[in-house]
Amino acid sequence: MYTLYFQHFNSKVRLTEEEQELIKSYLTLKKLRKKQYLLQEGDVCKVIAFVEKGALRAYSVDENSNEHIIQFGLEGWTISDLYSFLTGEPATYNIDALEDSELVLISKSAHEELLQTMPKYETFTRLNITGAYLAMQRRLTSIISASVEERYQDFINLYPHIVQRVPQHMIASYMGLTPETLSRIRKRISSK
Amino acid sequence: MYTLYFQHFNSKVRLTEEEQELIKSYLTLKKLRKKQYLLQEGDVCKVIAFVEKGALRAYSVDENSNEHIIQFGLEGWTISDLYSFLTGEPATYNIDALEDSELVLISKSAHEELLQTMPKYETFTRLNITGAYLAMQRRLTSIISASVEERYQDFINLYPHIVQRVPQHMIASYMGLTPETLSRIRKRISSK
DNA sequence: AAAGCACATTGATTCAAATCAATGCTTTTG
DNA sequence: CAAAAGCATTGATTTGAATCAATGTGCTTT
Repeated sequence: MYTLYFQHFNSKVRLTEEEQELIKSYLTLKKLRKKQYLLQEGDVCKVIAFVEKGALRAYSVDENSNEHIIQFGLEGWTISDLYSFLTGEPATYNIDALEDSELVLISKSAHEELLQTMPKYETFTRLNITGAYLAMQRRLTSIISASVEERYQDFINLYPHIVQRVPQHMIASYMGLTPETLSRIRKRISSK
Repeated sequence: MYTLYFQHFNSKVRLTEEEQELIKSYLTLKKLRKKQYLLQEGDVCKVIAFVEKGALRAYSVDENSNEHIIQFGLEGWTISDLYSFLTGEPATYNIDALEDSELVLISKSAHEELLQTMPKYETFTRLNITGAYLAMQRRLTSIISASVEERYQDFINLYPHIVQRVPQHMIASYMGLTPETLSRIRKRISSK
């Protein structure tokens, strides 16, 4: 419990035992069965979730009820509807579990209190959001400038573990493609 | 000089006069003529730039020498190749001025020192990157899930001032479209 | 003022991905 | 275990954006 969370924390900002215990007192654990929701569109997002074990996805649903995957969250990743969390507006994303999962949750009040009282937590938060920003920028750049085939190659190089664990049609959705198109791209690639 | 910068800073984290002077001692000013580069691909990005006046763009160039605009930076925005700035790797983006511009620059060493010595600067940085993350997530979501026409509508609603000041083919580039396509989309929209 | 560019528009054609549809395979689940 | 559901693949067709090409217009720039 909390192992991976503090492993990540310490790799970015070194904590003493006492600091670790203090932070732990602000966190809660949650298990999610496959297909269970962590968040549904329209609800306010109350937590930021760190994935200790398992896999989740955040996705939006458009007017034609097509799902568009915004983000995957595997072990070591953080997942949330940050906009809703920060503003208190209703969430525009759904988040659910692709596998049975274990999460470390932090509530808004806990998050704010830690930010204000513990400089190391603010540093951790800053580094986390910076990493997320850079990852998203890479994704955006590749969408705008690369061919679909290159983008898939980039994806499997960057996230080989996701390719293993997540159904292909969800990767298609993450890439903004139909499952048929992704299947044909894989065929093209493998015939080389 | 620095007016807009500190206006922004104070709107996020309130500073005393003395703190303001202290920070000012870490900043430098730079003027850029239209078409001048702030950063060229391959160089290491040495600064984060805050736009006091004018307009810039960050863009990448692909193997067919097509330009892809990653970001615009108008008054009040921050622009940089953050990945290069943080890692010291060569930049993958170019940044240049679309108009004569005035920038407030912070170097890496200044940035790091302020982060370590001044909690308010870290908070400011965290809030800035969080805002940038949310803006980019909105853009990404719209690319993945909305039609090109909706995306353009969203863009002009969100950034009407950019539409005024930036040539249309650059907006097309920012949206990942050809200028011809954007022209036709505008025609379709206006004929309603 | 004239020449040369940069830019937006429009038309014709090509091309890549979406859509529609069907099949076989695997995994759930009743 | 059998039925059903979920998933990947393949084929045929449609659709929307890219490409190629030409024109007009307003700015620079010399």
